[in-house]
Amino acid sequence: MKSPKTPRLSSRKQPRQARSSRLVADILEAAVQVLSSEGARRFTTARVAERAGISVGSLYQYFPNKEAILFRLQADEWRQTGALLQDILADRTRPPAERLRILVRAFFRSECEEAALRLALGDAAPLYRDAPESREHRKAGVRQVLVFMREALPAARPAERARVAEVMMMTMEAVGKAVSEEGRSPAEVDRIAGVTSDMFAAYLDRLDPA
Amino acid sequence: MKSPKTPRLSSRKQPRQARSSRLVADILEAAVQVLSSEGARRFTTARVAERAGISVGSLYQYFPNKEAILFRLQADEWRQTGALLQDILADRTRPPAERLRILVRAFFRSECEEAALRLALGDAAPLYRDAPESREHRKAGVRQVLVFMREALPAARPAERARVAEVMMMTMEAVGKAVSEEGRSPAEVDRIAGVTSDMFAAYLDRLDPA
Amino acid sequence: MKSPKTPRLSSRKQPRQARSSRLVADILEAAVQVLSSEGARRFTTARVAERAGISVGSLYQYFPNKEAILFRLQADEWRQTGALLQDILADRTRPPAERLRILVRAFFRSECEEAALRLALGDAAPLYRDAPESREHRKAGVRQVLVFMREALPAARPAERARVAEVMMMTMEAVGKAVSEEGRSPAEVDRIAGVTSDMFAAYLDRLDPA
Amino acid sequence: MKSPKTPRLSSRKQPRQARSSRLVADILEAAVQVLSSEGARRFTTARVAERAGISVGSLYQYFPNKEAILFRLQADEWRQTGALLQDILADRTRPPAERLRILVRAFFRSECEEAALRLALGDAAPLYRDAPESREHRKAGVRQVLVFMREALPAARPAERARVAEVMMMTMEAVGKAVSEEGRSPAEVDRIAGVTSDMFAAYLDRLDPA
DNA sequence: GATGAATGAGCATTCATTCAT
DNA sequence: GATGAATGAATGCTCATTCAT
Repeated sequence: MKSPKTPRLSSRKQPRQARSSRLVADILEAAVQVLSSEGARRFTTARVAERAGISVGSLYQYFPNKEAILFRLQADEWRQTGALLQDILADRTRPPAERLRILVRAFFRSECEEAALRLALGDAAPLYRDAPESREHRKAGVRQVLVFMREALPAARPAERARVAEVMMMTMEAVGKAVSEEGRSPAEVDRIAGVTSDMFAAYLDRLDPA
Repeated sequence: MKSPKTPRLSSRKQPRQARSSRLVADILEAAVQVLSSEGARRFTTARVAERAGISVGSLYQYFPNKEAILFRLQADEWRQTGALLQDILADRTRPPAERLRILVRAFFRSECEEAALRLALGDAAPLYRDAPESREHRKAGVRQVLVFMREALPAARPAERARVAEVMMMTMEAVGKAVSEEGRSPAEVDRIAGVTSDMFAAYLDRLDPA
Repeated sequence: MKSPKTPRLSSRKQPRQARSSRLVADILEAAVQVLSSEGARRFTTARVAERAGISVGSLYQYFPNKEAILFRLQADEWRQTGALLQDILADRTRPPAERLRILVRAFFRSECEEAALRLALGDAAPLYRDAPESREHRKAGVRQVLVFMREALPAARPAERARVAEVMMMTMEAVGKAVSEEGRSPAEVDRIAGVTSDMFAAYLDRLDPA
Repeated sequence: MKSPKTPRLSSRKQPRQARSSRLVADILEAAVQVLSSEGARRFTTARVAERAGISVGSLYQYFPNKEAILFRLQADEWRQTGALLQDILADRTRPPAERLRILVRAFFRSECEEAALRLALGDAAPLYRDAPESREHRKAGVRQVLVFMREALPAARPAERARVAEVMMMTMEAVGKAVSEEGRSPAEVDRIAGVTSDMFAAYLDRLDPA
């Protein structure tokens, strides 16, 4: 495939001043609204600027292009999800399997919140996916799980642990996304989360029977 | 989100004559090339027609709109995958766990073939996703696995079997897609397939310890 | 305005054989249906041919172009209206004023039949209006009224009679068309026809007080 | 007939600044030229923009769609005609019959000015006819004549006055249009206007013999 | 005679981005 | 710094007519 120009995604200026960061927040808020209410296809800079109550020109002072806005939205979401993972995985008061169960359920529920937004953000993925920053965020997630894995599979070889961590992350993300896209009832979602974490638990038990 | 109009996706005319079906094949072939080489964003009817060596008007004699071409591509792929699943899952000469292992590996490998095409087709999904025909294809896949599950989990309750089948299908599809998108080496792909099927096996064993 | 090419409107071949004239009738019937059900904008040769159960190629054997079909429809209507006028105006058993009253009402009612068709035919007028045949049909109508006028205004000068005949024809046609486009109830239509013929009667009386 | 979507016809933005309203005027001027010189069929947004010396994009900043331009042209014309009617009908220094005579002649003459434009605008009517704004303009015209009718037919019942006003308006508009389309000489036009107003006068006299 | 596949110019409309004010 | 008017290429789709079979 012809490699499309990979656009700059980082902000054109650092919003050091309160005014600036407020403006950025307004734009992102507006972007979320436009994305949720109009869908990825109708997500245009003009509409975002209008919803944010500023001019297109001003919008372009804080984001170098449309992709950058979407990327920022996604990055923020990754950050939130990362914090969620962190809090649950690091809670040593519970056994690993229980943390996993809690984690999957929390993750699925969070995926199902604002499903329209997430769907539209996914539809827009081609626009920001190729950015180098994207891969970075991915890896950070896997690193977190790896730390947890050292606890859950103390006896496994590191390479194996890495692969297991990766597959579990992928599974959780992918099934979570699929479930959220199908608009299921909360009860259904929880039940599928249950099946998924049972599967994880069974696998971990087999790998480390201790 | 405003619901976009759901377009007709079925063929405008039945390609009864050899000439017609040849033309349809040409168009689909051209579509694959355009999609693979230019990406979803530059996938236009004009480009497809040009690549196929026909006029736009002719293209529209065989497909009612752009979405229909994409849908047809996806449907063909589903059909192929369905056949793959069927062949492997129905092979009673092997124990269920082994079939599962073979299945996951075959599926992952097939996903990695023509990764660019699949990626672009995924990017274009918003255009055909909402079509009623899409859901139908989904269900067919789950039905196949359900039949297999009766063998693999003879003692389980139907509702549980259904949920397990669903999660496993979702996992396989989603992890397969993620893997194909990352452009990994064949060896890596096989290793991840191994982890995934191990996970499935561990889970099935736990559910049906016999 | 750039004078658009004035297309040939007469039939490409004389339908001497029964088969031919049957085909022409089928096409015209199909044209009426397409025009009524789809409107002028969607009136295409392909649709007419399909509705008539023949191929576009065959259609073009009997009509040189799309305009010719529309023109023929209009011509047929003019012929019918002409016959209507003739029958009523020539009925010497009734006094002129009464004939006029009957005429206007009959004309308005006929205009309101198949209002959708007439509206669409009017919308398509730009396509056939410039044909020389069109003017000819117009004049024929005026001639009919002129004959009647000799009875109704025996004392008037010919030039004046001609002008009166013309204005009355125009008025009847134009008001009839306006009324039919507004989709009024039959009672309303009759009442407006009454006003119109009263107006005519008052004028004729003044011109020829005898 | 399938009802076509009725598009928004009001301006996309209020031309508050002089620059804006100048641009709108330029566009309308260009539209008149395109309509007059090329006809309704070749009236395209691209041509209008080119004639106006701006880009299509700019045109769409001032008009939401093609129909809106046509509607605006028609509305301006209605406004002018309305003012004409108003000035003449309200002139109490002259007896009703004379006002009517002056009115019809003025109206016919104005219809014959820019006949090409009016013809093309009429041809394009299907594009803006169904807009709700259109009916409103119609009613306004009838209201004006009604006021005049109270003077001309003081003794008539309101319902009858309404019907008479309506038929007279329709007649004047329709005959005026027919006359302008036929490209007659000014003398001919005046003569037909004379016949028409004579007819009106005869009718009013009969209705109110006082 | 009949067919209907093929053509390709033409159209209305959108949108990311710039830059003069 | 902020504005928002201007750009114009790009897109999906239609349709009258022809002509090889």
